Amino acid sequence: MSTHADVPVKSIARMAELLRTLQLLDGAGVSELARELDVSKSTAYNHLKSLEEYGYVVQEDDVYYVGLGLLDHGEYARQRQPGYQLIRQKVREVADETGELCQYLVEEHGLGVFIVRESGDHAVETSTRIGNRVYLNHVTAGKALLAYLPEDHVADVIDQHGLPGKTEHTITSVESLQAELEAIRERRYAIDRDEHLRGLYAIGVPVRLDDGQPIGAMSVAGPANRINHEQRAEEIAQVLLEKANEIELTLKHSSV
Amino acid sequence: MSTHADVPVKSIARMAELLRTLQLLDGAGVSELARELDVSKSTAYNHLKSLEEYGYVVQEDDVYYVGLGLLDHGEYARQRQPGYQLIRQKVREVADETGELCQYLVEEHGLGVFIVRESGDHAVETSTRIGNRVYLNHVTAGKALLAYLPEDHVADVIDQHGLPGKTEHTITSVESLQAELEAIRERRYAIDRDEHLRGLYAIGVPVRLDDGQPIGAMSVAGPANRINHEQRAEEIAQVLLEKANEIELTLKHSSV
DNA sequence: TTCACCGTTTCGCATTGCCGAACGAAGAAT
DNA sequence: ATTCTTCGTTCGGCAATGCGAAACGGTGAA
Repeated sequence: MSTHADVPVKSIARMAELLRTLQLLDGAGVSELARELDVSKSTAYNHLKSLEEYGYVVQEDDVYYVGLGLLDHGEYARQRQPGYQLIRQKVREVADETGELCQYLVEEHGLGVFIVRESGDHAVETSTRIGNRVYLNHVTAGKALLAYLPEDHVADVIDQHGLPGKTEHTITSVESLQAELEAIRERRYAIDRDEHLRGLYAIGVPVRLDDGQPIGAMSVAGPANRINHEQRAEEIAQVLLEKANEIELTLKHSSV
Repeated sequence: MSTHADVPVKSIARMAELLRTLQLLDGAGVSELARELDVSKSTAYNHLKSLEEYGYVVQEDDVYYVGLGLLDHGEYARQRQPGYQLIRQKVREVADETGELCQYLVEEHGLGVFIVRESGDHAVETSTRIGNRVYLNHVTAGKALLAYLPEDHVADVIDQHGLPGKTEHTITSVESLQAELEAIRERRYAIDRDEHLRGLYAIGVPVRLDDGQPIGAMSVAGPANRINHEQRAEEIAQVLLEKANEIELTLKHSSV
């Protein structure tokens, strides 16, 4: 999330920064980009032209944008996730049955990445998008995942990224996280109110392999005023637990 | 599609080749990758470690894979396409109504890229995946697109990529392409049998803006034995034309 | 007409990323 | 048990590479 430069091949760092900035600016010209990245115009120009060759960026009227060339790699990475097709289907079912937004998140590099996202009939719009990286302690699915990860793995995640705050409700201390995770394990699902975003209510469950190791987490998010009573939350949790269980059983019996 | 190296920043070329190869091999170790790319082990190692920092690759037990870091950029590029959300919805509707596979394709760099793909109840499985780049003359949607592109644009595409063959039915000469495109314009949709893949029948229609310029094309594919009579093909074509028209009208009235 | 800013090109210099060699570890073959 | 191979990793020297600065033509605003 920050600017790293201590990697062996600095051109890759520059390129990654360039893509990130180009996406952030939602398109930019050579000069604007050079200014933003604090490099010379010719450098930015050369990079852009090289990236263009591979479809990583596209040029439209002197403005460059992130291109579709990366979509192929991204989709490949997504489909590589265990149980992807099945999970996609189940997330769709949850979205249909609850009418809310359902997402599936996996961990990579100690961060959460949403790889599936399906909207129900009256689903809320959130700022998250497929591929977005989030801190695991910021989202409900992330906590559902953490709750079932081995202790040392959780410690690794905290070492790498800490427990950054987001809203006043975000858990930022190790002790309260431990307590929260314990509560999730007891309840068998994670539940959040306002933690990720004000007025948003979310419920998350892990998806685990035979050996108990979680491979991801599925969550439903909706407006707090719609999921405001115990019973509705419990209903949704049951749907999630059921679908997660179906995924787990299918994964157990097929090697996919 | 081939190995280019005459770009200003060669590290980007190397990196792109690396990602492509890593994806092709479906994961590889340092040595294997170095051998494949014909570079030294240390070079491959340095690149992998740098790419790992940005989540572009991930390491699992001494094997590296393309990572989810690229998914974010890919999704961004996808959503940037005009009318994306609407098109996604309409493609879903076509898949539901026909029961077949429906896809949406856009052009980038003179190649086609499938950016939406939805399966109906009894849809065929094809080798294409979201993000895959295809030659426009290889797929039905590509020809539907070409048929409505300005002449000079079509000429550009042919200049860049030629008209590579794929099966014995693939159109590879400029004259027959011209005739085909003319036929598509008259018929108002493109239709293919066995051209992309044996036993596959496909129908494609363009999606055009006010000014007539196509922004993409939508296609339905199914087994030839199911779409074997005139009437069924015509039915599907009508669904496609209707949905495409709905997209066009909505795009006209909203600036999205 | 002037000025400012754009994308593009060229060029010389210092950085950078390359290769080859060597290391310890792990597994297979003997 | 031990040799041999192959793995990932580390290091250092050298040449290629990618960098910034400056200049060019074009375009639009002042």
